[in-house]
Amino acid sequence: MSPDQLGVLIKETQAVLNQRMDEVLRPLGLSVSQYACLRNLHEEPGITGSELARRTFVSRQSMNVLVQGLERHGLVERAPEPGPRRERGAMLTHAATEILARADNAVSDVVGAMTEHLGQEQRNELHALLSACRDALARESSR
Amino acid sequence: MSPDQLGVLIKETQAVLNQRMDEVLRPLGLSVSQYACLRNLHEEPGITGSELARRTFVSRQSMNVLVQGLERHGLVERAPEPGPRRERGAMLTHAATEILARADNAVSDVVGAMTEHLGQEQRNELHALLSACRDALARESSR
DNA sequence: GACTTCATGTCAACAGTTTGACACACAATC
DNA sequence: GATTGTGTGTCAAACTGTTGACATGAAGTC
Repeated sequence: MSPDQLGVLIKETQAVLNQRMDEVLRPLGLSVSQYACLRNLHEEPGITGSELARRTFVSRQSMNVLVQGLERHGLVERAPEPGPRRERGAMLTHAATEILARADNAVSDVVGAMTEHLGQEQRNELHALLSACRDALARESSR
Repeated sequence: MSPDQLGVLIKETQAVLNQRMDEVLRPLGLSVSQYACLRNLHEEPGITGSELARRTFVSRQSMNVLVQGLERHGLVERAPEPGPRRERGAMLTHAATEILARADNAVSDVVGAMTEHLGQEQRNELHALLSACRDALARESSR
């Protein structure tokens, strides 16, 4: 098997996964990007917009409009006055944590269906292999 | 390990892979989307724009402007008169096959670096696991 | 203290993509 | 043969995301 096929395979898997997630998140009024944003803010509250952008692989400009949208919908609140480095940390509102809980369930269903036919051992193996690929690619960038 | 982590891991890996591919393809004057387009046209010449769109997970409208761009750059040629179902098959020009050969080398380097530290057995394993995930998700869509 | 450097937030212009709509062309069905 | 259904190509509007630029605040350096 040519290793090049792994590239398109990763893209295909991610594309289909994204489609499924969009299908289950749309009824909740969330896009996949918005869900990723809420998820990161829940794991680490008070995080800055730029940091959020890095974690979700988008520019900080587009993350800014994304957070503004969530703010308009009353899902996040940002510190009114800037902090140390002019940064304005964002926090989830109570409404957001409720929606996020339902979104998490929906996403778990999708990912669960994806790994349905895999044993625990195989899931660990997949996790290890993908991590190795990601890290190898990340190392490649700095040299 | 929670299976949910596999979702973000797939996204992370695909994102970094996309970045690396963009870095090596940009000097050749190709975007990742354009490369994918040429690659598919090389494997199956005369393919239609809509089919191309399905294989690269974009709408047929955006694939249309993409192919138009490649046509302007003299990389693809489309049948002047529509075929059976109003379809206009596209073919690669000689210049395209030359650029594609160099692009393939560049991409092989990236994917090669990604799987550098993996044995042949592990690559096969990764391929099998990812295929299973993709197919499970694809099955999920139709029910 | 003045200077450079770096990170954040934000504005504006731009490119790429999607959604919705329409016009065809062919196949299938009645 | 008329009708319905499906697939293709294409136009226009809307959305999402990127790039470039600027102002600001904080830290380091001379």
